[in-house]
Amino acid sequence: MIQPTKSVPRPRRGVLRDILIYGLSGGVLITVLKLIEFRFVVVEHSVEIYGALIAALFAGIGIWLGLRLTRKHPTVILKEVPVLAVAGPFVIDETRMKESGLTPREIEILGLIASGLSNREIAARLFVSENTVKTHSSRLFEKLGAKRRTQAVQFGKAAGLIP
Amino acid sequence: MIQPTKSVPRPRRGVLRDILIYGLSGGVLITVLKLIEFRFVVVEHSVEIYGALIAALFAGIGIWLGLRLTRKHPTVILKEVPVLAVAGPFVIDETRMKESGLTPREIEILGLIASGLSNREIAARLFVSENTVKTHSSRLFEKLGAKRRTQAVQFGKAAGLIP
DNA sequence: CCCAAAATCATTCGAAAGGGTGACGACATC
DNA sequence: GATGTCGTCACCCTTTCGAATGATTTTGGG
Repeated sequence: MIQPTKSVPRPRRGVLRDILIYGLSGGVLITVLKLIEFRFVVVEHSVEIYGALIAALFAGIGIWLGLRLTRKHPTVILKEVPVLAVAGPFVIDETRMKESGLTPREIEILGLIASGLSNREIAARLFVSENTVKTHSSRLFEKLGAKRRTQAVQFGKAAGLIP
Repeated sequence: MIQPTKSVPRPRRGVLRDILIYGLSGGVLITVLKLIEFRFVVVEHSVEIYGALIAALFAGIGIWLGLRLTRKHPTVILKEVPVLAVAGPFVIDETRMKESGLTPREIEILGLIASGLSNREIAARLFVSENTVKTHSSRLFEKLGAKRRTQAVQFGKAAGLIP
């Protein structure tokens, strides 16, 4: 649900002015370059060359300016209220479990991974060897299509497998 | 700057590399434009015109790119008001942010970690080096008292720092 | 303009994670 | 009995993390 955020008009500081100045300076630069080229050497291919130069220069300036502009107005102030009241009991749905293709043990380990435990700690808690934990985690990663445990956690949450 | 960098000649800031790539693409674009112009119409003054065009285009692209690179900043701050809300927009509370002692960048990285990205992927996404990501993550782990990234994610969620 | 905070990057090294493979026993099913 | 699944464990190997440290550069505020 999209909150009816009272979007306060963003205090855009002289962004427009900046852009304007930017554009103008661009024109001036072009002109200058043109002149220079004109009274210096007139090579057939120079067009490409100085075109590329302009492009490169503007590339740099553009990026820099972009960075600057965004960095200027770091934080926008909005008023909203998200109070999470979704403290449901962590009950696993059997259907989800089946759909995911994960075994109970794997889900259990996924939960422990999500709670921030290392493989070693999980092994200690479940009274099994670390290798076993690794095997389970590998398999559940494969089933979830995750490459990392953090990813597995995300997928698991998305699938409703873990609170 | 006496760094005897081994592998990469100039592994400076990723941004520079981007600018470089950007510039090169500019050159290509120029050439293309030149060709097009060549087979279309050959006007004397077209040089300035399409130069200005290029400049404008790159200005736009540059700004856009810059904005894109640091899109992080559109972070929003909100106030506490009891209303039941589900998964609204990922908005960060400034008070929480301050209490946590994490910098915006650190929170950003925490979010990316939570979304299951590896350090390398985060580095690529933020256009910084992997080392930088590691530094940030180390610091945020320290601040959160986490020993692992999964733990940091858990703490971050608990603290309301990440969605 | 100066300064502190923040962001950036490198280097090294040990620990943890993850992939791959093979194996074994318990259990259920066909 | 054959088959299949699950849980368990081991070994090897590569990749990734994370800690510790030092350094430089932006940047924002006074």
